Amino acid sequence: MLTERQLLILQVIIDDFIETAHPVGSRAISKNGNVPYSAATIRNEMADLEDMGFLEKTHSSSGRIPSEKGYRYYVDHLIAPITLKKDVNIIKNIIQDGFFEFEQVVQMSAEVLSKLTNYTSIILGPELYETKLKQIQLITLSDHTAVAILVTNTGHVEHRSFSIPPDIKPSDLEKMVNILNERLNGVPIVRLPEMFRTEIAALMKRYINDFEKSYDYLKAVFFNENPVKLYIGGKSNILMQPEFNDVDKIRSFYSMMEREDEIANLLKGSESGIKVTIGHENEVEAIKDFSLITASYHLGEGQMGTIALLGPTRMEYRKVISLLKGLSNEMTDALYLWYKNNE
Amino acid sequence: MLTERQLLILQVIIDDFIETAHPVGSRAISKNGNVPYSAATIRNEMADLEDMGFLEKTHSSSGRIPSEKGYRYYVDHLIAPITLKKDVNIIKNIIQDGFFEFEQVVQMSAEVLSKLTNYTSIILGPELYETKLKQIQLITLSDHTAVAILVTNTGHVEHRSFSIPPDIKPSDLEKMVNILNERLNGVPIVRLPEMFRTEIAALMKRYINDFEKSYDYLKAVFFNENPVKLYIGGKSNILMQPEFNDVDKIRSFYSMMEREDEIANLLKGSESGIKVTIGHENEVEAIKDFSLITASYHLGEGQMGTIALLGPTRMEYRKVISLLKGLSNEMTDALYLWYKNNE
DNA sequence: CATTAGCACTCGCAACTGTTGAGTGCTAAC
DNA sequence: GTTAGCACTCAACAGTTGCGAGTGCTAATG
Repeated sequence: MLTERQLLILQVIIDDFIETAHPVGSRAISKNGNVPYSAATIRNEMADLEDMGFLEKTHSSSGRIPSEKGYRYYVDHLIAPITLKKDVNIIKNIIQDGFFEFEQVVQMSAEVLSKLTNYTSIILGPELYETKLKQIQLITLSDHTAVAILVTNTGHVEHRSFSIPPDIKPSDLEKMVNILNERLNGVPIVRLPEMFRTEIAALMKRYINDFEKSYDYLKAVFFNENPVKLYIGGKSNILMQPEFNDVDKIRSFYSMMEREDEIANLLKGSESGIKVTIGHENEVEAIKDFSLITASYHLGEGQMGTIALLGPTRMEYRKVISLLKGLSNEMTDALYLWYKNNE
Repeated sequence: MLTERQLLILQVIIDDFIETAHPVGSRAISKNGNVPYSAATIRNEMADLEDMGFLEKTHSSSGRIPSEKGYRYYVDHLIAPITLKKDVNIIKNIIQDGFFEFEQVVQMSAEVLSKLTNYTSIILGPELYETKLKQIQLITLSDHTAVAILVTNTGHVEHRSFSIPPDIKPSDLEKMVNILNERLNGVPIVRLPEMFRTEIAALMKRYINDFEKSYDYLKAVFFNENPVKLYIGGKSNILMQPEFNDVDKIRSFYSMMEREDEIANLLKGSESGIKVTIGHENEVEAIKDFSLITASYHLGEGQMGTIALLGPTRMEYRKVISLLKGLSNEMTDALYLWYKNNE
């Protein structure tokens, strides 16, 4: 168990290191003002803290830096939550504007978030459990090209252009779209592929000649697996961090950022609430030098998406956690309103 | 005027330097096989080439590297065009698939281009002179939210959700959309704002009560200035180039990449055909260490867009120029087909 | 007289050295 | 229990040196 004094010293060291990125020496702590002990006393405590694994040295006579265990303790016990009314309000205003569709809001939030923190923000995007199909439109551009448009109740629009196969009659196309609209209105997006395979296939078989020919085609046009949407903001913020003065590190960071699927997996598992993953606690090799803080937003019980910030282990945990808490609440509220309005 | 031998030596030096990024010494050239002279002779020629400004030394006893003037001469006189059938075909297949809309094709081309070259590709998306409005759709999501969708004859879909102002009646909204569709079908996108201000305003005034209230609102929803679309591929490729082993250079590169408007300007001016801009020939300060190669694609006489590759001045000009030529032809052809089909 | 061999010279680079200063651990005194 | 003092450690930085790649010049050569 740590003594009061040890807690104080640990806190001062971590705060200082987070700010300056330089190892913290006993003299500096003693002069800090909040610690009324001499450098020698502090040295003894620091040695103890190091024995317990909360601190590390970069070399035998350097100042101390926090270990991952140190950060973990700091995050779990030493962070007094602060309110960031101003910062949260910036995002609140974007969300509540009501003028944008939800995806734009998410995108903008990601950007603001990264600007406010100087880290890289990642937002996984509302998942579609509660999103329902509103309407399907088919607009023909010419005799043999058309664009299909899907609109959901959240205002999300998906579209795809395609060539009309020569063996499909325009009247058949129209019929199909009518069937789709009649049957699929209000169906959750996630259930569409299944519905399409069973019910729609049966109906089309009945009403449309030669339906097999167009079935596969139609399926590809309307119900392509829609991948999870990932919004990343401030990729280049990482360059401003002094620990990334190494070109190789930068390279590996960017090459990881390009594997979006892996990042999505990273965030997907995260349960409800705020979760802080520090350094090697991350399972993905590429971000073992980073900390990842995730928060999820909801609609009712179901989880909708995840907001995350990726930065060096030397992260402003206090600020980031407060900010993410605020943002996740705002997004949860906004979602609630959206669906209430669009029911 | 340069002698045959000087040309040969200049070419060998530039080719070698482009490949290895190391200064080229006289001995290496002599051993190259294509230059049947001793190192001493070559040294004399190199000194002359340096006096003429085609070569530079990095320090008093280093090998030579090409100067910008050297690259310029190389590009203008020494590049024998090569055919890159294989590479161009990769892109050709994407373009001709016909399954994708034009913007997707452009996006994919940008990515392939950067993969093939290991430089950063920038495509300034098709300008809209020839793009015409096909249809406007308004889909209401609930009593007070709706999404507006614009479709063009190229299959481009633009959409925007908005809250319906309480003082607009649903029937009025429908009327407006009808008017818009009737009057604006086939009108080039670029002329929309103007048409809207004059003709449409007048019509709406006649048929819709209280039209002023909704006019501004509608205008914002349908005819926001649509910014030039810029597709950038392989931003992180630049990290692979050995000349970018300096964190500051990387920082300045990425911070430039974020000013998309500036990049757009850079490409916009470029006239028809291939244009190579080497180092300080670039007017933008931030890319004075880079070379930019642009090619435009057309529809008939009008220029539609620009494809560009940005890389170090030590660029594989031969390959890049051939590739861009091929791609610009493909895109011009594809555009021609598109519009012919969609007329 | 163009070409080449030879040689002194230059300079970046890497390895090594000495110095400095921040910081530690330990001990003895308060 | 706390602190002052002191010897010790080590990264960082600035010189120093030797090496090697490369040059420019000169004199010899076919």
